[in-house]
Amino acid sequence: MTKKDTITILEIAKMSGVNPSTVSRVINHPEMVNVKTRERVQRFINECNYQPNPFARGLQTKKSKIVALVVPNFTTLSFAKLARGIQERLMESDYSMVIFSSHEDEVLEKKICKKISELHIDGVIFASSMMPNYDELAYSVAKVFIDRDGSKDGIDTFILDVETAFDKLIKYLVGKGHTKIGFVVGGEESYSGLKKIAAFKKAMNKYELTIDDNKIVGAFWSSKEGWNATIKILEDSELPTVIIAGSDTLGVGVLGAINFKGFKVPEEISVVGFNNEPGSESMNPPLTTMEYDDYGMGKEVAEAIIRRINKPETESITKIYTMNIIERSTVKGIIDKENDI
Amino acid sequence: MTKKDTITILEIAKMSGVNPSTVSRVINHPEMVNVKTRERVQRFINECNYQPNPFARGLQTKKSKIVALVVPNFTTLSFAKLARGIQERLMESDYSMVIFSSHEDEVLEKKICKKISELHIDGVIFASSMMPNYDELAYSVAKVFIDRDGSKDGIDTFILDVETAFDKLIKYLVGKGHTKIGFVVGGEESYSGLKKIAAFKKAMNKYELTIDDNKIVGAFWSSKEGWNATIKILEDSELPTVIIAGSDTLGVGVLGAINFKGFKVPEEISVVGFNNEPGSESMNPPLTTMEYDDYGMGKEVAEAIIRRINKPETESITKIYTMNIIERSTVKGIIDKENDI
DNA sequence: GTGAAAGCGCTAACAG
DNA sequence: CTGTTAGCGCTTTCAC
Repeated sequence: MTKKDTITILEIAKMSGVNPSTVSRVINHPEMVNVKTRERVQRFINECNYQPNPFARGLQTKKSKIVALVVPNFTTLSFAKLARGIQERLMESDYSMVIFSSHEDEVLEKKICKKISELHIDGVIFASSMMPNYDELAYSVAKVFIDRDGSKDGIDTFILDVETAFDKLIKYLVGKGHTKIGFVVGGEESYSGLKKIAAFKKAMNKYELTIDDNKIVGAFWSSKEGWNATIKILEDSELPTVIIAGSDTLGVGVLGAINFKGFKVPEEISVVGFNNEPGSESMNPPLTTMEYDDYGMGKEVAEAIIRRINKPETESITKIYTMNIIERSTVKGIIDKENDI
Repeated sequence: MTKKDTITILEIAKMSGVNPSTVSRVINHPEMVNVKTRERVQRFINECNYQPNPFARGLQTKKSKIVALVVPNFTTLSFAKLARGIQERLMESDYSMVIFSSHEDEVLEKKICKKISELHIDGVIFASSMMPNYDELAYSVAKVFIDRDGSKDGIDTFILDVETAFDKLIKYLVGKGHTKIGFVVGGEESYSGLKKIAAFKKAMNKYELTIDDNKIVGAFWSSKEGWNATIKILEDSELPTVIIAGSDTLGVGVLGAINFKGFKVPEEISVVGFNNEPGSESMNPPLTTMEYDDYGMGKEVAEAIIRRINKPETESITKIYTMNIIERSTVKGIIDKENDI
């Protein structure tokens, strides 16, 4: 509430009896200035709560100290902890994080990319589940991809090891006696959906399970779509003994639809989610899911974007995160009737 | 990907054979310039895909054309459609929206407010469920409150008519034969939680129901807290016939906990949520909830902040939104045994 | 180690 | 209706 609306570097300079350039130095290159003057100037800066005007500064430095996080929507909880990790790390280095949601709309995503360029944002973190669409981005913007491979374009990428995740998961389910496995996941429009389908199939083959294409149905990441997809699976001639949801958000609808159709989870049909999103531990029933260190990933992603902003020419890195099963209450072993006799 | 990184107003001016100020005019005050020159200049602007440098512009105008939305966290879905409405309306007027999450952390919220001032953001929309905490905000920033009353401070406010909402809801439940009503809601730290508790009690009194304080339990807006609060209610000596959740996110945990304790929804215990958040239609079972026009509210909130940015001295407005019951599958009538004979 | 001066790209008086 | 001019507040050579 302090009425310091328009205190400039000039005023600080006058107060301290130095030239504006000296004030600028104590802010940006403190090591260049004499300890005594530095401290005096700093005191005035603190007292007046002086903050450099970002416009003037940006005009000069061409940097905004802002990084953008682009997510597909605000209704997918998987980004919550990730975003928190990013924001915390960014703040440490005095960057601001802004979030844009593309609302799963290509046109909007384009507009956002354009805005990001116009705004002279220093870096962009793409956590979009959509196909890439960043032509409108000035190429000088630092970029980092989450859950999408940009390594061939020299872009730092952070991805989940879904192959191993599905290997673990299918192995786990097989161990529980499951063989008829349904899969509800983002469809063709979605890079990460496609990747998961491939990983799913690979694991199914490895464990010699038959892949039933009727049991793999697309759902564009909302709970409602998860519901609809599940209904389709349940209306097929043969019922799965377990349904995997590509995300916990999807899992909400899977759980709901199974119940709606009169089946019990996990007694009749088991369910597994993905991402360990907030709330999945409290679902009806608590959802067994695949988790990873989303918060930690956030920190590292932020680290990466800062590095790239400052050293654009560094060789790009790729970091892979493993996923682990969190057992809760939606998977039950199947009693093998053959052995029951 | 166009390599237009540094095209300035000067270059456009030269191309068009006019003075930079004329170019500036066609951008900012087109009506002031001759149709012919305007069109010629505009053509060059389009061709070169020229965008004014926001730093230079901001330095001059003291406006960033950015408005911030501050939410308590990224894990509450109630803001999803609201945010979308805001973003859409804002874009129409060429504003960018940035989102900050306070992560329900006071210190962080303070930092965010400070950043917002430093960044010279034009307007801030507070959709925070926390107690107000915006001392760090330069007072010249335009502000709008959602779900919190700022009218006494001359701040535009958009609030939900929870009084009428609870009146409707309790009446509805009473009509279904419910009298023992539990309530899970954000506690003392939360302005909107307090407001809901007051409205709840008022309605309970009106319909001559006894308020049992053991059945009103605080939960800080996460599903998990909703779960814990519900467990408390269910372990009380007397069971409620219905539990109201202050938000659908809380409702997830309410549903989960009731099931966990071995009760059936809605046969044994009914549940009602609040806000009609994305996914609540697909829960297990689909959650009966109180909805309002969140998307429409978003549009109007954006409208308001734009108005206030441009005319800071306008008298402040207060807009109240009504809530309505969406009947789904979590409320069941009670068979009154007295009349059953 | 510090001051002087130029200029980042734009907008807004002020003339004409 | 359009050009000229003077900054907005800061950083950064370049001298000293």
